[in-house]
Amino acid sequence: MRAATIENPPPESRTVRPLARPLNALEVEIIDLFVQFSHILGQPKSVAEIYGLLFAAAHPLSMEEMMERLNMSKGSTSQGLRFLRNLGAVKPVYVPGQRATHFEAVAQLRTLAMRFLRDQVLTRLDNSLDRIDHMAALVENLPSEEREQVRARVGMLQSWQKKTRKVLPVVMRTLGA
Amino acid sequence: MRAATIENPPPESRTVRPLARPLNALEVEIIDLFVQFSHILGQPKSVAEIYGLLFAAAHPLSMEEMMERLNMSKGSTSQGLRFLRNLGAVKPVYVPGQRATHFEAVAQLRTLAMRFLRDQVLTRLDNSLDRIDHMAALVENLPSEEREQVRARVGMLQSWQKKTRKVLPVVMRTLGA
DNA sequence: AAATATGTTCATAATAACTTGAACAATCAA
DNA sequence: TTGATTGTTCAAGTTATTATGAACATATTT
Repeated sequence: MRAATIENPPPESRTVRPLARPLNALEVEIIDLFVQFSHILGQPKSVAEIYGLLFAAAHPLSMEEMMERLNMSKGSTSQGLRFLRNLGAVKPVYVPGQRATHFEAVAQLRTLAMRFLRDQVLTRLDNSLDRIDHMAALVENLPSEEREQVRARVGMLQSWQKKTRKVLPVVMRTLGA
Repeated sequence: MRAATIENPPPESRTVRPLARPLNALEVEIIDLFVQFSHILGQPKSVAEIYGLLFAAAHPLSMEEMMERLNMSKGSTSQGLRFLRNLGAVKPVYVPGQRATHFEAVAQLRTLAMRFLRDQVLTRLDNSLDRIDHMAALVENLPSEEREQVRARVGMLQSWQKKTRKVLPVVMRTLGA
């Protein structure tokens, strides 16, 4: 190998975008942990990768840096960032002299849990009270030999609904301490 | 149309399995509610359909009845029942004079939530403590200008871990009342 | 034993979810 | 204004998950 190759790189290499620093061992660990969480929470891996990278970062990152370091497409990165921004898990930060918006992780468990539950759980549950009331009405049409049994079951749904409503505040209190 | 067709059905129709009673309006409502839950919990629709049908039923049902009434394949029904049995959401019931095992829903919110969290959440989280400890060690290898920032983040993960551990008992207490 | 009924397993098919990349805006710099 | 940069959207491709049905095993009845 000639020294010139190192001291005078060929012209075309000057135009090539500088390679992003590969992930270090700690970044890999942290990202991997969030990816594990993402499975439990039913979220796409790409979202977890972005959040993990920002969580492990000492400085805000631009979308392009994330794309390169995670080896992720523009589309996924953009959509993942939107999701995280809407959730409040990530916030835009102005970095002087840099045109692109940079982002940093918002690491507040209580807030994240709250918004996640609201967006992903409660919104899909909001009509269930009406639905259960409707069921209670339908029970009356049943043949008499089934009616009592099923009425009891619908009653359980109502009780489940009440108990579940009590859970959220308690969880928030526990996480917020 | 000749009356004979009605009064004397052709021989082959005698061997056809009697059509299962179609789902009534209330059953459809209840099943649909559980299917909605299944999305939130990340479980297959077939599992929710089976549980919903049993929840709405005044009597235990055999696997074959479920297949017919839900119009579901044998494989899905068998696997869905196994999942529900392992979860404790369904229990086998002996019905005199009937060869096939029948099942009924176990409608205890506290128990169901407990086992679901244990099987689907806690088992996937059990190594996270060790992983975070490992991260704390890796932090020391970082360049000094990043070290403090990232150390703080790893510290947050440890704190999240502790808070999350406190949540489960509190949830159980709230649901069990 | 033979025929029937019950239930499990698993390769394949069908479906749903995620990711990609190219086309398109919008913004900024020269 | 032109060219470069930044960012969004969405159709199409890829991957992961679920459902199906046939083959098999086991138990029950005749």
